Formats: sequence, structure tokens, C-alpha cells
Amino acid sequence: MTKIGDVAALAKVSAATVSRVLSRDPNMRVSAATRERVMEAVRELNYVPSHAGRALRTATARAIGLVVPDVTSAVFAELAAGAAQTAVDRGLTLVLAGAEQLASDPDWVARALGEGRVDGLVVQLPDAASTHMVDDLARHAGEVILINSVDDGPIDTVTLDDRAGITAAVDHLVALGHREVGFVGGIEGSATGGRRRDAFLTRLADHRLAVPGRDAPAQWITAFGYSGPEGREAATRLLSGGPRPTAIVVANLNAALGVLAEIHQAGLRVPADISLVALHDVWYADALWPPLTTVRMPLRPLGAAAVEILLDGGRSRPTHRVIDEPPVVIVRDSTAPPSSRSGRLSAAR
Amino acid sequence: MTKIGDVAALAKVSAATVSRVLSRDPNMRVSAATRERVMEAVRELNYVPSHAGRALRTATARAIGLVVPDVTSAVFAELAAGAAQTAVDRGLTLVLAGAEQLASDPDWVARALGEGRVDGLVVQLPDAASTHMVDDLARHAGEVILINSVDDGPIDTVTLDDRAGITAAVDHLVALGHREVGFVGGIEGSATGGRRRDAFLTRLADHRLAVPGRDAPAQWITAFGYSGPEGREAATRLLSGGPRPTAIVVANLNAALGVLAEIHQAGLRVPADISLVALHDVWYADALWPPLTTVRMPLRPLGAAAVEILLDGGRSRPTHRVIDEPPVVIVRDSTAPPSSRSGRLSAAR
DNA sequence: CTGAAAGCGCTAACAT
DNA sequence: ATGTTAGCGCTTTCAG
Repeated sequence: MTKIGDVAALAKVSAATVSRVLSRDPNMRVSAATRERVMEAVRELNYVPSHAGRALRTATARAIGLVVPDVTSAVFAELAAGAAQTAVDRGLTLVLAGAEQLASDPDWVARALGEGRVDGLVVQLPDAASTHMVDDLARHAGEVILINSVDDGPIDTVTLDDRAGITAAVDHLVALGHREVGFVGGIEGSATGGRRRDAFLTRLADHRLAVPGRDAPAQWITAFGYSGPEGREAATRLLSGGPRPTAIVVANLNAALGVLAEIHQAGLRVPADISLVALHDVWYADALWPPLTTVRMPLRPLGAAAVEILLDGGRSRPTHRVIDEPPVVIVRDSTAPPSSRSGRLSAAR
Repeated sequence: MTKIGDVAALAKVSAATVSRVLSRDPNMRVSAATRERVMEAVRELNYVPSHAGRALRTATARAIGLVVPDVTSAVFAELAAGAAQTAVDRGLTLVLAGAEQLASDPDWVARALGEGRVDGLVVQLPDAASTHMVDDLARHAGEVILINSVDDGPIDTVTLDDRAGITAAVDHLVALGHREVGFVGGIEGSATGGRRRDAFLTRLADHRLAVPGRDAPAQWITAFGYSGPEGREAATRLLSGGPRPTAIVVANLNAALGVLAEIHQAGLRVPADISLVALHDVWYADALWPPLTTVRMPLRPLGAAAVEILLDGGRSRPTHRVIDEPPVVIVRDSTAPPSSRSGRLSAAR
């Protein structure tokens, strides 16, 4: 590999000058002529500064890690895009990692940060994150930001307005005339799961609709998790005997796939027999059958904000930001007014 | 951060000894007592060796990059898992990256490698990769391995046996009694696209089935690409007027989503009116409606092999390995014998 | 078996 | 505006 000295020799300047030219720091004054000669030499030799040398000297990696529960969830694509954009703008490398290691190895965080391969970590905790994972992270507050999981505590935090998303979904269904609505939620006790469930219940009450467990069957509201199979399980439960709702809000798109499959399995039609709206929009929402109505959340801004807050660290108190860009309902074909055969619930009483 | 000197001081040895203990190199002989004292100090101080220091000294990053066209494609999950496992076994960090940058910035590769953040790159080229991208990579032969794209040239290469996969799909359909089969392929001129298309045509001939463009309508074989929307486009074309096949082989699962949506849109039923089998198995294949019959390819071994070959580099001639683990057809509900109403093609002539 | 010393490539203070 | 010098944290001869 060609090094800074080679460039310096070719340009007939000192290594320090090459460094100054390459740093692009405005208060590093270098004459235009020298600068030109240096750049010429850099091109000539295809010089790329050694990351190790620079990192050792400056004690920074100019890289941050993005840790997500499941890299292959399409929901994560936009998030990553937002984070990547901001990182690139700031001249940083963004490194992706799955959360498996984080979950399995208690001092993965300490090592990742301690080694100095990255300067900070943007972490989305798995739905089922244990408290000790949060504690592990808390020990590195300042170098870590949590996205869309916890929204308080000593660690910096950015979250989506989950409540607004769920509210928009419910409102959309109500506007279509639905009054009997079920909910497929995240797992019991998870931060987003709780927020989304509460928002659902609250909005039901706002509209004076039947509340599962009170005026409606308890199984209309489920909490198996956000994965496809878990969604399927939830739908099985939700549809098992008794009156069924005319519409369902699914708190996550992956789960909605499972719900959709189970509804088909049960011989029901969407939206004729039952309407479906899911939180989070992904590319294949309209390659499903029927094309799925979704609530698009500001995931890109979420990712961008996470990187920004992480980088502008050094505050005394932790930041807890909520991305308040409003969610938008993408109406496709899985929602429609309830059929005339609706009103099962009232009929059943 | 605590450094090696701190550990040395606490353990009352020199930094060199600490390094020797931590290197775990068997021919570094250190007395058991010293070793124990050092390890004790390491634990006490939570010492993690600085990556930069080590990388600078040894001129290696102990990290490799995995570059894929689309991080969020579920097809990629297994591939990444295989690569990650092998990397971890060898004590390496695996860094993920999307291929956008690779496509847009001609010397992204040179920089990534030159900076020394990674020691090598496992690259899956986008379907529509330009030749100049391959040329850029060729300049770094030895530090780069190509997966499931090109299968010759100066760069090391591992590929799936695409032909076997497609053959298995066709055979499955033929075993069910289909004789009129369509094909939704990758884009014209791509390496995998070509292999899969050729395999399809060959197998058709082997079974003496109607060949699109000769005894069957030319539009039964399409080449729009592997994405969902492109699959949809292909299905539109394939189903446009004229006799239609009783079954379709889709060369990629993402595209199959689009195909499925379009078939539904056309008011056809799967598999009653038309059977569907797709290459690559993903978690949600059975959350679709109907659950999709797929051909499962050995993606995990592919990822593992890529990392191995990259690491065991230094041969004089490039390696071109094919993962020959046989593909397996996962029969779900999207394939069935052709209905009695079949034979449209012969009837039409 | 262990320690001393040198140096990997770079940047930041300090000189000039 | 540019050069000189020192040293970031580590591993690796070379001595002992």
C-alpha cells in the first residue's frame, strides 16, 4: 500500500502538508499550488489513507454501528437508509449488525465499543429484549442511542409516534364505518407493544367502540409478537369461534402476512368479510393479495435522527426525542366498508 | 480506555507478555502463573485491545465485508448467516453493506480495501451489474470473491447450482402432470438470469415439452428481473391474451410475489387454474396465499464457502467453486396437477 | 520464559 | 505556509 510519505516525496512536500491537504480543514492554510501538487500525487499513486493509522492517532473510528433485531425485515430498510444517508453526509462509515450477538453475548457492546471499531451504536432492541440488555447498554450511555424501543432512562432515545400510527389506522377503519375492530399486537410487556396496544384501546374508547375484554370478546386483542408466524397464531386465536370483528389492526407488517394467510385459510375474504390495516409500509405490501392498506411511519427520519443525536452527544442529560412527522395511511385494497352482514357482535347479544 | 500498559503494570509484567498471553498463539510460551496473573488483570480492568493499534501493527483488520444488492431481501438472510458463522469461527468481524455505493461510486472498492477497514470483500453483484463493475473488482482479485454472479474470469467465485434448482422445479411440475410451463426469469444478459433460463429451456426439451417461441407462445418466457414489481410485469405479459400455461416457474422468490398478485388480479386461482413454483425459500413463503411451493437452495453453505475461499486466498489461479449440495423442493400449496380444463395449447392449434 | 526497544501510518504541536 | 518532531497502542524481533 502506498503511504503518506510516498505522496509527500512525489509532491516534494512533508507528510504533514499532505495530511493538511487531505484533511480539508478550512483553517489549515495551504497554498493553492502546493495543494494542487499534492492532489496530483494522490491521484497518481492512488493513495488512500490508512484507517488504522488515522484511527490510532485520532482515537476515533469515524464509523458507527447500526444494530437491528432482524436485518432482513423490510421495515428496517428505510430506517437504515435514513441512518446511512446521515452517516455519509457526516463522512462516517455505517456498519450493520444483527442483534443476535447482542442478545447472546453480554459484553458484546463493551467489546464493540472498547475495540474502537465504531465510535457509537444505534441500537434497536429486539421486541423481547431483556432488562439486562438495557442495563448493559446503559453502562455505555453517550455512545449508544436506542431507537423505537424504550423511551426513557439514562440512554439517549428516539422513537416513532406509535400512538399516532395506531390512531390513524383506527380512524381509517372508523371512517369506513367499522365499529368492531380487533388488534394483533406485539408481545406482552415490550415497549412498542405496550404503546401500540394502549393507543388502540384509547382510540376505541374515543370513538365509543366496543372494547375487547369488556363489550367485545377478549380474544379480539392479541399479543403474540411481530413475526409472520406469530401473526398467524394471533389470527387463529382471534378468529376462533364466537363473533368476529369486521376489521383488524395489525401492529406490524410482518405479522400481517401471517394474519392474511390465516384469514385465507379460514375461507374468509379480505376485505369483503374482514378489513385489514397494518402498521409500517414495505415494498411488497402491494404485491400481496389483496394489496395491503398500511400506515406509513417516518422511518427514514427516525434513522437520520438517531445518527444525529448520537453524533451531537455530550449533553449532561439524556435526550428522548419523538419523531413527530405524521404517519400516513396508504389505502390499498385490504380495507373497505363493513359488509351488510356485519353487526355480528350486536346480533350475538 | 484502559490500555495494554495498564494491564502490564497491574500484572507486574511487560506489555509484551500481556500481548503474548492475549494472542493465544501456542508457540508463545508463557508460564501458567504469569498467564493467570495477566488474565486476572485483564478481567479486573475490563481490558479490550484497541483495534486501531493492533491493525496498524499487523496490517490486517480481521474483518471482511459482505456486499449484497439488497440487504433486506429475505433470500439474503441465510447467505449472511452462513458467512457470519464462518467469519465468527475464524475470529473475524463481518461487516454488511448494500451494493448501492458499489454501483454509484467507481472506486468504492479501492477505498474500502485501501483504507484497510476490511481485509476482503464478499460481493454479490446486482442483477444488472455493468461490466465495468466487474473490471473494478478484478483489479483487486485475491481480496474479493464474487458470489452467485459471474462464474469465470480472474476473480475468485462461488456459485449456486442454479441449473439444478430450475431443473428440480420443472421436474416437480412435470411429475404433477404439467406439460405447458411458463418461465419468469431474471433480466436479459445477467449471469444468473442466463443460467436459469438455459436450464429451463434444456429441461423442457429433455421432457419433450412445448418450448416457448417454438411450439408455445413466446411470451411464456419473460425476462424482466427478480424484483416484485418486475415479476408482476412479467406475469402481466405472460398472461396477456392467447393460451396460458398450466404452470409457471419463477426464477426468484421476490418476483413470485408480484406474479402471485397479478394472477389474483386476473381472477385466476392458484393452483386450480395455474401452478406456481419459485426458486429460493424464505420464511414468509408459507405466510403467502396460497403458501408457495419453492426450491430451497443451499444459501448458507454458499455464504460459508465464500468466506472460506476468501480467507484461504493466495493461490496462483482463481478458484471457481460451485456449491453442489442438491436443491430441495419444498412442496406447499401453490402447485397441483393441472386441472382437466388444461390442454389449452393443443386445443388452440 | 520474559523484557526492552523499535516502528506500523498518521496527525497535532510546535517551530520556522 | 510549511517542515520537524513526537507519540497514539500494539506486536515483534532481539537479548537475556
